[in-house]
Amino acid sequence: MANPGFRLGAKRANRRGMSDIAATPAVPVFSAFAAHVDAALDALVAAGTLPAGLKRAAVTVEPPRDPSHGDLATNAAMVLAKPAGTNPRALATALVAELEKLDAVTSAEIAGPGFINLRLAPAVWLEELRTIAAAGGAYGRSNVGGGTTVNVEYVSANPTGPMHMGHCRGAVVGDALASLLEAAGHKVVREYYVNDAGAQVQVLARSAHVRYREALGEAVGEIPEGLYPGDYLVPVGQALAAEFGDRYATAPESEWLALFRTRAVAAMMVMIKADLALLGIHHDVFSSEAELQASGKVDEAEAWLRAQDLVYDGELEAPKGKTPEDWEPVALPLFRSTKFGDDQDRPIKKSDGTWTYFGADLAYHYQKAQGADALVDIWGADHAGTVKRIKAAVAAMTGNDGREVPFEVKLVQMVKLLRDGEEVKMSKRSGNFVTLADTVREVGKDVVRFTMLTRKPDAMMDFDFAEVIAAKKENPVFYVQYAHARICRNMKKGADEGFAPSAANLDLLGAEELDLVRLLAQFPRQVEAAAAAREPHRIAFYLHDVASAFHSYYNLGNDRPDKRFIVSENETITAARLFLAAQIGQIVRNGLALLGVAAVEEM
RNA sequence: GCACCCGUAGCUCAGCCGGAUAGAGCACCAGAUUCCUAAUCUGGGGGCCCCGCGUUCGAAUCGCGGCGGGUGCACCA
Repeated sequence: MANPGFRLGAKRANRRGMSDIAATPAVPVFSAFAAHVDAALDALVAAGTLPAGLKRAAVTVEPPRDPSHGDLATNAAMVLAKPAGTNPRALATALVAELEKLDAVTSAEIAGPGFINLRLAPAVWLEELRTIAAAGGAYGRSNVGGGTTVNVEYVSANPTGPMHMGHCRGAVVGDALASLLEAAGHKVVREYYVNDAGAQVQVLARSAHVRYREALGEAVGEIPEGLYPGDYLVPVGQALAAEFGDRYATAPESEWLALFRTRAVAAMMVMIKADLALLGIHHDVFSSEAELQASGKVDEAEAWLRAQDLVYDGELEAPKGKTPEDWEPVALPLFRSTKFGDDQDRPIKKSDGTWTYFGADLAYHYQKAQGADALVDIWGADHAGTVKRIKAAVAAMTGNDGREVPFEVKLVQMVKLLRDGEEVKMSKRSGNFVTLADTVREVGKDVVRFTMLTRKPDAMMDFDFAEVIAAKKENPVFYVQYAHARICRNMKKGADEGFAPSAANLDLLGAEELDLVRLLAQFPRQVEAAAAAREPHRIAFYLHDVASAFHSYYNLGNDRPDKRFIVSENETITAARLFLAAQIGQIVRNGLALLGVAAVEEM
């Protein structure tokens, strides 16, 4: 049996990519030069200077760290010298001769251990500026993703209460990553897995029942230990009372539990969606764990895995390292995750016969794999311990039909909340937690989102309210937004004085302006690299660099009026500068859009 | 005990599929505003990239072993 028998009939994604869509007229300069270096190497092969068939994966074409080295640098000679049986310098000399043939190259020099530094004609950069203008909001988008579908599952918070700050980072990172993947030419499904089937939502139903009786006038007193005490269930109880009267006030649990659970979960999801909307987050698909189970898909998964001898009835091992006092071996259906590198086999059912979270999750991931070419899950680092088993499950269940579905789990590390330097401890049980909604209201959506994206996901983060609010001026989000606002202000002022941006005389732009263009031209490769690494924070750092370069340039005008964007007595230079300003604004706007942060026009 | 993540300037962090002299913000010091919004800019000091060994033309980056911090470790999700 080649395939699991429970496929869902989701259509296989179109893998043809976007080749039938007209190519963008101009290729961003960096990818164009990667192609040029490639062609130059081909020429050396044709001339017999270089053996054929060498792998070029390690060859890079990128801007050197030190701008004084030139516009572009390639390590091709160093990387290929050894496999070619020659030395870097000889190879570099030959390569330089090839590259110098290009009109766009004004100089090609060998430097250091064998780098080749290229300087490009100003016209190349000015052309890139026109490319930005022509592409507008599409500049930076590419089709490296080839139109393949990536399913990004993020947030997936339990539907037992409002979103709190423990969910925030994963929500923002997941959302920004989804946007980034879209920009890189993937179709993206933004998905939320609703855990509406386990013990937690039964607790929710019981908690709602207490509030229901309270709404009917009963004095319920303290919410019993083990139930959710939060006030947010009060309106749920009222709605239940309004809908059902006192029909279930004294009825046995079996009569109302499932019903109340359904109602309460629905109410929680309304609340959660509203919370997410405050952050600008909207999912495409909400998958219900309860529906998945009811559909029989999980049973089918188990049956298939048993047929492969990947699920067996076995005895649960004691956890490694520390054996609990009351440890008792239990016979359970176990998935052979050890076969895929996990520490021990994992139960897919509990002793009462219901599915474990993992048991259902395994079938859920198979379901997702049916509708996507790749899967990405964004999880909090507190779930790191379960990564191996789910990766094992996906490895076991996909690829049997020859169609590999890459699956990555991106962990976002914990966020420590601080208020005036004191750590804010959150406890679900006591109902004491910092909600997402309150935080967004307090510090603003843009600050929350940008702040969550100013660290790589692997690093822990402190979120200090005092710092975020009081130190407004230092917050990088304002720095970037201010750059955009300044540009808008300038464009408007220019228009008021009768100037219009124009590409007609871009050759009037000087060295300082070209430096800015070089930085802008990096945007497409930044987007590609960030998408490939699944690291949206890189865009935030890049935007900070762009803003910084812009502010520096802007301030040149303090001492040198001839360097201002608007030079009243010189219409042609003003038109060219405003054209530049407009493209800087475009890049900032495009970048902020990926992060879901507003590009404000005034501050 | 085991697994995963982190360790870079006084503080908070970028850089890490090997590349040229290791960067930014904050803080500190000295400056810039009759002038496009100073929510900005310019300059300065500040570093055994946790330690050791290895891989190689080259290591903050890769491998191994330590040390320190975080997170998790039965039928919770």
